[in-house]
Amino acid sequence: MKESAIRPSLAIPTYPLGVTIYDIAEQAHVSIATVSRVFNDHPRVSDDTRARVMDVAEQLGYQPHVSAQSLARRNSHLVSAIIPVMTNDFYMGLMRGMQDALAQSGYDLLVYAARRPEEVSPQLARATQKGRSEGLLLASTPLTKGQVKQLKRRKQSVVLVDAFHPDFDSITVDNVKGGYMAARHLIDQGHERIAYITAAPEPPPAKQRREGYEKALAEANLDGDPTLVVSSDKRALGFVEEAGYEAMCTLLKRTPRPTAVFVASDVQALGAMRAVREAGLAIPGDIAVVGFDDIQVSAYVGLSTLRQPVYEMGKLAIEKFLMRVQHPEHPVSHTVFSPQLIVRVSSGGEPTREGSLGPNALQSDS
Amino acid sequence: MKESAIRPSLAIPTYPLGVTIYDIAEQAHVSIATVSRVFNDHPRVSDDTRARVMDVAEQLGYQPHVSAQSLARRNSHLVSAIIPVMTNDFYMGLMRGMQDALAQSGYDLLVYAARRPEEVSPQLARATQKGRSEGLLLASTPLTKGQVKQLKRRKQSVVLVDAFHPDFDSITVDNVKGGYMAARHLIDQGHERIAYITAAPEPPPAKQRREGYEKALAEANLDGDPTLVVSSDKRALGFVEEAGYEAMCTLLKRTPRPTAVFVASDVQALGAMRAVREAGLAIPGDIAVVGFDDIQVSAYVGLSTLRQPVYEMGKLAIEKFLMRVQHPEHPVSHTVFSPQLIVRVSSGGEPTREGSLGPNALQSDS
DNA sequence: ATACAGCTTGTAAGCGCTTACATCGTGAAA
DNA sequence: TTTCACGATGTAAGCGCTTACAAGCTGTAT
Repeated sequence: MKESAIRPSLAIPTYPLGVTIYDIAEQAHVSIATVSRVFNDHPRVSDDTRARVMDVAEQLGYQPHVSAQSLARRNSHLVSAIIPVMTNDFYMGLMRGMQDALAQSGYDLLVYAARRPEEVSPQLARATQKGRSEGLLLASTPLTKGQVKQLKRRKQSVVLVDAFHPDFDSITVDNVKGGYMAARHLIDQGHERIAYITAAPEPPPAKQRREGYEKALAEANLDGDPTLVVSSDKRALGFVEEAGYEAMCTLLKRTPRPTAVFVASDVQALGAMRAVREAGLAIPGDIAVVGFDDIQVSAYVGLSTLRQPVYEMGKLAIEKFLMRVQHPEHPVSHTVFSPQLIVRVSSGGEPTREGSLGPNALQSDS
Repeated sequence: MKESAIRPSLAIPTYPLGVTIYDIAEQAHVSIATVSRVFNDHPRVSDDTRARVMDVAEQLGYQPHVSAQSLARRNSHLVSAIIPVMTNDFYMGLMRGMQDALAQSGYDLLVYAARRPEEVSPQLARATQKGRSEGLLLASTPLTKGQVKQLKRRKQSVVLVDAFHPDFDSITVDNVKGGYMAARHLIDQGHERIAYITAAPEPPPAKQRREGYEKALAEANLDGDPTLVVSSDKRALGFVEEAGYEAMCTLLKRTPRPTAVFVASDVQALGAMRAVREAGLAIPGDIAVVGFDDIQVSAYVGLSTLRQPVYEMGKLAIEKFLMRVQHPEHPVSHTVFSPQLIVRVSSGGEPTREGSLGPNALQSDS
């Protein structure tokens, strides 16, 4: 019956459309159910039959059709990651962690890299198509109420990375603590006028880092000058080099000039350092700088910064996802990692030992 | 019939298992074939019916089940990318290009990131599972004869990036030319003892870069000293910082000492520069350095290098794939990009204008 | 000999969709 | 009025697999 009956039964038959369980069933003189059972490691199959089926399958070069399996099993064995921008070390580290954790899981990874915030929504729509994947890993993507509702309705297993929502598993870094550590470190170096460079509009992590910064300043009675918190004039510039440059130019005009600056991201910090240099000032002599992220460049330019355990975050994201798939009703969990202060020359402190060569050994295969 | 007959037909029915075309068909008083036609933009549907079906679909929040579509259409609308290591800017750029080109195509991207060469094979197996994806993008992955055969048998649309095989579409950078340009540039600076640092085992790109280097030296009658071509002692270390460091340490013991060195990758070049500095020598005064890749760090440490148009390569890879899917019998095409020499302080030449701030504006969203 | 447990296997009904083919109107042509 | 083309829709057979249920078989307890 079916296709297998139509196909020529030569000594070495050709299967232009691919070998199916029907072909195997025919040649091994069993039913398709038995073939299926063999491939699903069903216990109630005799060793004899199992061996025969395997033999035939091997000979014909059988491969199960994953779409058919997905449909019948109601499980795609795919997970979608929505990762904005994909430009820097943060997401690279995340990806590496995810890939490593995924290796043994039987799941494959669909990557949706949103280049701009407005791309997130259509990509979310694609990723949550029915049958597309079992779950979502959302990196640095704050969710709207509507999106939250939709995700719940579709019963997706979602894990948030670098973002928070009480109803979903999440993995974050303690940004408030990081901001506090940065400012505290600068205070410890004797600075009293410490600025903060943020992004506009201010994403949640930047806001939290600012809160930590403000807390440290308040504790040391150094707060009170709101003009020391700046961002680029150009709106929506985000965490880019140019934004840091512009913000620093603004800061350099303040009187008295700040003697230290904490920047919301390393990328901006690099721009800020350029502005300082171009103004003929010294780092850390005239202005001390601390960034956030510990990108690869930072180790080479001696930028003090806060390192995030990105690899671990990516790995844990997959683990949480797999756990969620197994136990949909398991209580939601939130993991908060502590950032690590890496002191280099830009802040004038005693250099951290392990900060010398960057977070991970640099690699390349091109 | 089928499930729709079983489901409760309340005013606002709930569909715990998801809305199917059967539900829509029932409520819109048409057959499932018509519903399907509406969603596939089949011309032979009256405007009236189309509107009614769309209305009902909207109300019920219908979403097609992609696995079912894949199965029925024999098309997954997925493409797999096998990308080794995923650690550096090369692959980031590739991914960005791919994602941009993919945006409007209706295809989604499965990413298989091989961390080590031995992981390629199992990932290839997964990616080529029947029904999994329509094609493969293979980055920096030389294929074995067996793999080539298998890929052809499975009739996958494959595009090679940074790798070559006559039977598949490919996109590469002219590594020989790049090596030649690097060496030629150093020769032009007056250097006569120019070394080459490669990786062991030597991947095809490194080998090609060496060939270009050797050609330039031969042309200038500067060849003849094979001890100037070195790699790390540790085998299988690849394009990593440490490998460059070790190789440079070896080179510094040669007498007479080379005055310039071309390194197969920027990552290794950074290690090499560290070795030079630790030996108390100056760059480029005592030793000039040229790398390959133009990673982000390079702009900041002033490393002269050869830039590859990674973004364009990624974009073109998708375009070639889409073309191949459309026209399976279209003749195979090979695109070779020219690398661009970026002169910075490490080679002592006249700095290239656009090399000042790195290949792409640095970005971050964390 | 009979009944029944337990293992192995087969039958058939899905999973949700696409699509070739058949059917039914309808208006235009004859 | 009859014929026919053609547009709109329905019917049903897949796509390749999983799995509930039924059935057949063996051996053992009765």
